[in-house]
Amino acid sequence: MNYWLLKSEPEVYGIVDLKRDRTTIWDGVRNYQARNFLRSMLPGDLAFFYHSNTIPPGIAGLMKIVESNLADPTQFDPSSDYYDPKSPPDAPRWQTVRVEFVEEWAEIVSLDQLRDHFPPDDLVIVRRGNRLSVTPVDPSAAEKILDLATLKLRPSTVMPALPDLGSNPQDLR
DNA sequence: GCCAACGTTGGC
DNA sequence: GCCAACGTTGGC
Repeated sequence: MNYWLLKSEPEVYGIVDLKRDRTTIWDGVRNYQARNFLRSMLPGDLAFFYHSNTIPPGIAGLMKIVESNLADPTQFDPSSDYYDPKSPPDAPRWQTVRVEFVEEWAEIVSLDQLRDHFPPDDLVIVRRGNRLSVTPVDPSAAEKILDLATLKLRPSTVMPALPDLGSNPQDLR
């Protein structure tokens, strides 16, 4: 089982939309490196749903790959933004996967937070200049991200008890 | 809106 | 195959 990270702009299609739809085809990827990662996905793999071009950018939840090696239907649709007239119908150029909603996190695990926990070598998304919309996440990094999400889901279990500083805010100085 | 960091295109 | 020009992505 492998872990991945898939980017989308929530204004276009976000975790809320996937939650509503339960499942969707991850269409529109038109970058060969990203496509090659899509081609290597297998049913059962897990993918982090990353929200880009929003404040704050970060991971919003988790999804599962349920079908792989699908021809992206938008490449043959002349009315689609992703129409590719050069893609031969008998040898489609663009493959993708069907994903299924797993969970929406109570809070985004932000890009800032990811930078705090991972050096650039350990997580592609925090690398400077990274634009790939589909990237692999190695298992140890994935486990750590899931831990961060779990902390966010259950803050009461990890928040240390605060010392009683009194009710007057001026006492805090 | 800016702009760095790409990826793609096409003339040569 | 080179590379300048152009287009896109996405954080800030």
